[in-house]
Amino acid sequence: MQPEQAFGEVLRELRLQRGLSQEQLALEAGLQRNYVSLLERGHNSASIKTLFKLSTVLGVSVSAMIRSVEQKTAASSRRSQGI
Amino acid sequence: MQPEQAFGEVLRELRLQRGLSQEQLALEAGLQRNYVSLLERGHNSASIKTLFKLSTVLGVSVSAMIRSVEQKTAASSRRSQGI
DNA sequence: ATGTAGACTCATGTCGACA
DNA sequence: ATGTCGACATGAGTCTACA
Repeated sequence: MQPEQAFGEVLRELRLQRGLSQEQLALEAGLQRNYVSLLERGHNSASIKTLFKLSTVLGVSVSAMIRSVEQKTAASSRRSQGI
Repeated sequence: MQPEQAFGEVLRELRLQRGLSQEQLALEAGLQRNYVSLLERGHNSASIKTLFKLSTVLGVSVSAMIRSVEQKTAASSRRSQGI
């Protein structure tokens, strides 16, 4: 799995866990609503600045978000290699 | 301290610890040499894709790099507040 | 509430060259 | 080996609108 796809999944999971809509998340993070949509579907790869904005609203550290992303990509990598 | 400045410091520290030149790091990461220079001096804020490229060459996880960045920014924040 | 589209601005990132 | 410059291409992110 590509990192931007994994990041999108992590972002959506965290957002739903907090009961936020894309609109609410975007508003509080100072981003566009449709841009959050792009990120969640892995169509755009966020910059480090955007990561910090989103993580603040989601109440989680950027490193924790990235750790989840790494776990997803690593798991997918193992799966593709049949391990 | 701004996150991009903190990231630049972390990047330079990791690179020097491994005895790499900016040229070698850039070549192995598939980036431009002068762009690594910009990142280390905090003039540009890397995207998540670039983070993954660099961390692979440096042999460290992205989340570990970001954790160092967070520690630097948090330490500087405490310092500016006199805590 | 979400996905998609176009048009747009500006930052990211490339490339070649020079101190 | 690094910093800097200019020109350039691409991608991030905005804004408005429609399904």
